Amino acid sequence: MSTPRPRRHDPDRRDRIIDACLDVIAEHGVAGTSHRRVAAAADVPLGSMTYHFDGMDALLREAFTRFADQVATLAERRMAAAGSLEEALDAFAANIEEDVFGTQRDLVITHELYTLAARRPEYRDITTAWMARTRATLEPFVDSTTAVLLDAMNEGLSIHRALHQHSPRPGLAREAIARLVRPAL
Amino acid sequence: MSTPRPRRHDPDRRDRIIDACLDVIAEHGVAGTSHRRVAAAADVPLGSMTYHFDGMDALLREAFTRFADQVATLAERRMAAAGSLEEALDAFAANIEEDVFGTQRDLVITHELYTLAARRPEYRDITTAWMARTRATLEPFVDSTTAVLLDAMNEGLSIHRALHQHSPRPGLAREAIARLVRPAL
Amino acid sequence: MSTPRPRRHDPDRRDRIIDACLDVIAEHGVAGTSHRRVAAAADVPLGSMTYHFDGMDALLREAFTRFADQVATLAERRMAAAGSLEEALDAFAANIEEDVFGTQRDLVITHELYTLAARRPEYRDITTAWMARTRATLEPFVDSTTAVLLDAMNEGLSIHRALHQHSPRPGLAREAIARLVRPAL
Amino acid sequence: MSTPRPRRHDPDRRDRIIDACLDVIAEHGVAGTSHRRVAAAADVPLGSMTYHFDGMDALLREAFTRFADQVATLAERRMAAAGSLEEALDAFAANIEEDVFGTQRDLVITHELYTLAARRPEYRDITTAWMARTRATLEPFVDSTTAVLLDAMNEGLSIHRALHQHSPRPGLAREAIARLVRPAL
DNA sequence: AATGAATGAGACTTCATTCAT
DNA sequence: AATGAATGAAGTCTCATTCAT
Repeated sequence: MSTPRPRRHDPDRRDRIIDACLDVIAEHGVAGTSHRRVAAAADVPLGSMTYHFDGMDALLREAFTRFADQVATLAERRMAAAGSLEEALDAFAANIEEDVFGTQRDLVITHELYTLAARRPEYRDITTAWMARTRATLEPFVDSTTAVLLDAMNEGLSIHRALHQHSPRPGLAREAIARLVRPAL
Repeated sequence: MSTPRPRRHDPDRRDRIIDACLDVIAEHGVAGTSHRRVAAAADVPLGSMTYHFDGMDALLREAFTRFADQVATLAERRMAAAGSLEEALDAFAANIEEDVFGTQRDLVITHELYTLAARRPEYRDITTAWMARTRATLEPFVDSTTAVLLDAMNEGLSIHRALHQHSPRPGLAREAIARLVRPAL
Repeated sequence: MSTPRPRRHDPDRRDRIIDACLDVIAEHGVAGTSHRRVAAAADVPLGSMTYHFDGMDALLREAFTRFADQVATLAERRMAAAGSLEEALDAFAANIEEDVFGTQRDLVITHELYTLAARRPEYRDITTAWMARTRATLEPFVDSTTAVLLDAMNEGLSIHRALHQHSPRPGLAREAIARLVRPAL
Repeated sequence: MSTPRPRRHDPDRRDRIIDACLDVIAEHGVAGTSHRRVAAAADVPLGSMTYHFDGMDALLREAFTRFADQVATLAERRMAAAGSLEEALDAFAANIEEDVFGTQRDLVITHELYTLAARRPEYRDITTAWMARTRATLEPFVDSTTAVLLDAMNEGLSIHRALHQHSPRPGLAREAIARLVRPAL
């Protein structure tokens, strides 16, 4: 009979599907993310998909929510270690250059989320919350306008990184931050 | 019976398809851009699509190329009118706040392009050329590092605009620009 | 209105499709064998086709494999009954004249297979295996060169039968066989 | 303006199309032979196709007719040089082994024709005439039954050649012919 | 006489979802 | 609770043919 898929009792299958969904998004874009592909990536029967999730949209929401949370958490940890303005700005620069968009995968997923949110307001709670957390990590150290500008620069530089062949010159992020944070005269 | 489509001889049909494609992208995203939808939007028979374009990809390329060119041209015109550093920076701020992402439509299309380019290198020539033109408008006035940072801020602020419910406070772009342009001491 | 197809649970649907495929090949040729036609012939929804088979090619392979197997099995049975050289050669002649290409349908399908295999090597395992089985039925009775020649004559006469208006004169196959089998001097 | 295809006045364009059609048949089979592909292969505008030929069928008929004529003519020339039975049989063997199916291209086209004729009687005049010419080359030397059998063996051996990986052992055709031609006792 | 443009039919395939088991 | 089978809609693309020029 050739072992007919013995699975059964597979907790964290739901989790696995969400992770697989992010992989598929990174590879094929939201456009190319189908139940079939995610099921294959998660090694889960197709019928499982609509059993666990109400539809593609529900799955996308969960996937992007998890992604944003993971990235934001990492950023928070980095920033939490900073004891001074100087250290905070260094940490923020490191975030830009290393963590957040360190991998092409994360960068692609981020853009897929932005694009989805740009067109469909119902996804904006995810991006809004994410950006709020990012700014919150800065607010112990700088005023609110500066925090907004630093976050904008964060986005801007990572777009450049995504869309250029050659990497930006090292230190660019730190330089941008230095200019944006006006020294008290 | 609804006139059985007598058309024939329809010059600039190709052009019309490209414009319709941008409309469809704005409304449904690249994900939702199908031959059918574009054909309907351009009021053209379905068979026309693959007659004029080698496939969806070729059409997307042409559409995004046209879009980027239009937006860049507009920016160039604005900047060309500037006679001093001050005027140039004002114009650049106006670009950010009014033109480029003045409409939700343009903003959505821009993000769709960025997302596509992030995942698929073969679209990056479009974004690279666009950014180069944007930077070139600045370079009569500021050094090259500053130009890069201003362009990054341009992107960053427009992302924020795209992804937030409430508009940013007026003057934010101008403030950001002022901080990034180092005054000659 | 016409009952909206309540089907569901239709085991051996896969089998039915394969049989229908052979019918379609016989009527329209491989050239004219489309998912649509086979689906209609098997009374199965179009979507069923690519659900059960990876594509037209996979379906053709299965269909031709089944066909070759059926024909070869029939030939083997006939030959197995032979107890002497004489009986074996009579049986082989009967094969040529009656069974194998007895019907126009089988003959057409055979040629479609040959043609496909001539152009595309990946189908040659089917024809090679079929011919090997045919020769194997002869080898208890004649040497290997003679077996090859008898098989070739088998093919040659059936081509003639396929491509001529008038049937060949009866007994021609038996005569050919007699000449090819060298009497031990 | 980039030379807008200066053609005009292109005699033997019709001829060129027919030859191109045979090339396309060899590569893609009758199934894959479309106006478009033939037009491309002949470097002729698409509109030219239905201008010169009444449809695919008319073109196929002309192409196969030309092909059969060429092959038959070659065989006739070879046989015409024979002065004795021995020489004639040698020439016939050479035909089988070298000319007729010397190239995979010719072999494939031949099978495409046979298959078409097997299913559609209106093509059988081509095959019937071809075979008649082949037999006619033999009839100065052997009786009519023998001529039929030799021709059948011709077909049979070439099928084997088409459908096997390894070439048949050299001399097989000559051996087959020797057996079929009964020595006058 | 010749052809580029046009188009509706139909090819294969992928899909989200439903449902009997 | 879980899933393999099923299916109609819609996707992209190719095609033979028509027709205005």
